[in-house]
Amino acid sequence: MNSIGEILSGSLTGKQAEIRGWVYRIRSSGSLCFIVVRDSSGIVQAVGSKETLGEARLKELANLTIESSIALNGTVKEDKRSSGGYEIQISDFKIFQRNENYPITKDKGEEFLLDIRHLWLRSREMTSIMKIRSTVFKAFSDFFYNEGYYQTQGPMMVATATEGGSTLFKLDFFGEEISLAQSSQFYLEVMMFSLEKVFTIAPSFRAEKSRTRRHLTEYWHAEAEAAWYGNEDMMRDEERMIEYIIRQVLEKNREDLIFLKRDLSKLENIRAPFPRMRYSELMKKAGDWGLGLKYGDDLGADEERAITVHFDKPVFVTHYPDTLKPTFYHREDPETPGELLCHDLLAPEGYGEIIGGGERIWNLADLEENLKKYNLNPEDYYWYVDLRKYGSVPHSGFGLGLDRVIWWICGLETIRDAIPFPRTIRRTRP
RNA sequence: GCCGCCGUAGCUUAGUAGGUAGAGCACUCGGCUGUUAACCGAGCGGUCGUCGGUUCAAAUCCGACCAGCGGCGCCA
Repeated sequence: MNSIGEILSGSLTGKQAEIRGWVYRIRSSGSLCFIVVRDSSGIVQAVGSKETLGEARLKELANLTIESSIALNGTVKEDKRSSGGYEIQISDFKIFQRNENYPITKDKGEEFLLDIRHLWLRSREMTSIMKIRSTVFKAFSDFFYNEGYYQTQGPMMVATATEGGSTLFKLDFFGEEISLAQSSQFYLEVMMFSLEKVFTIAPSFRAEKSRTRRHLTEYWHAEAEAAWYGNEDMMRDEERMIEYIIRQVLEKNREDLIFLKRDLSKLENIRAPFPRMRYSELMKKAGDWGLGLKYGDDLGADEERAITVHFDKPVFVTHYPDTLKPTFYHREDPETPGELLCHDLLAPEGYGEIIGGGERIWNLADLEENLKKYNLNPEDYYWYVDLRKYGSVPHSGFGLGLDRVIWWICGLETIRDAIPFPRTIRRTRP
């Protein structure tokens, strides 16, 4: 058995080959039948003739329909008339299943494709995206392994909220009300005390009723936490990680990016270091950039887009005022009180926020004060508070939306196409 | 949570002075010796999202509901 990729590489030219796959296109004309076959490695045209197969067998072949599953035997030839440059002269074939009526035709709407996502995933477009997704997941892990991080896992069923309570998915846990994880951050902070540098790739669940092309209800969250790291140290690992992921995709998925009509030059440009802008600095430039913003205003989606057009690579926005990040674990910058040692990373071309991170409060008194400030019950966070009681150390971390990275790298319209089975506010199937 | 948009055959859609729904693709049958999401001919396929109202008559006008898509907010 051979792969279509082998045929397209030229290594089987003139030889016998057997391929197994699915009918991508089929055309027939009396005594000839052209079948374009796909497998996971590519597509190739095969031709059957009455001369070699006989009338009955040719008719059987010509009678096949889109996405029927088959095995083909034949001689590989170079042929300019075939779109991929190669062609199989069919000498024998086996039909595994002939489809009566495949639902997807050349006319298809967005909603319909989401309803039959389980079949649409077979398309060349989705196949290319899923190959890139595979590379992105591996590259993220490889980068952190190479930097001396350990991979670990937190629970997905939790009793402690990381973000605000309003975005929690409630769950009945044998009578106790708990929820699905919004982040693995607190558990990474625990593991950090033994492993020092840790990362995880896990789903996060947010019950935000977001109706935008950049939100998923269930998304893949790549998070890391590192002991002895300040805000700037963390950003240095992050920018090199982003560069590494993009290099890997450019190297391994060039054909896929081209098929997706991605402008490769936009990705070739992405090299660390990335520019850093303090929030206060950004507010000074806001006037020049036509943003009607003053200190204390949050950056909305429109503002993010307006900022990223001034850069050809991702940009860090740091030192947000504490009023804009109402979470209890961010550490204040002692040099600029009221501003946090935190950062967001905004992807270019209008894709916007892909990372949120920063330095965590590691002093017990500061943490207890903040829990009070945000009306949180310290007992609910007893284990998180304990981390500040016993051998606490300075540390930083971040969370990256892997689906958002894939959305950006592939240059997609909507983040839904960056994940095989998107969960949005109104979609739970397939 | 706020705002906007859409729903006609399996799919993509046409269809208002309100008068019993038309096409392309898919599928089935036939034709074609080099096709590139081929072409030619025939056939199959619709309670016009649901419920109610106005009317002699509703895909079309009105109301409610259901389903989905998008923008903001929030975030990754």
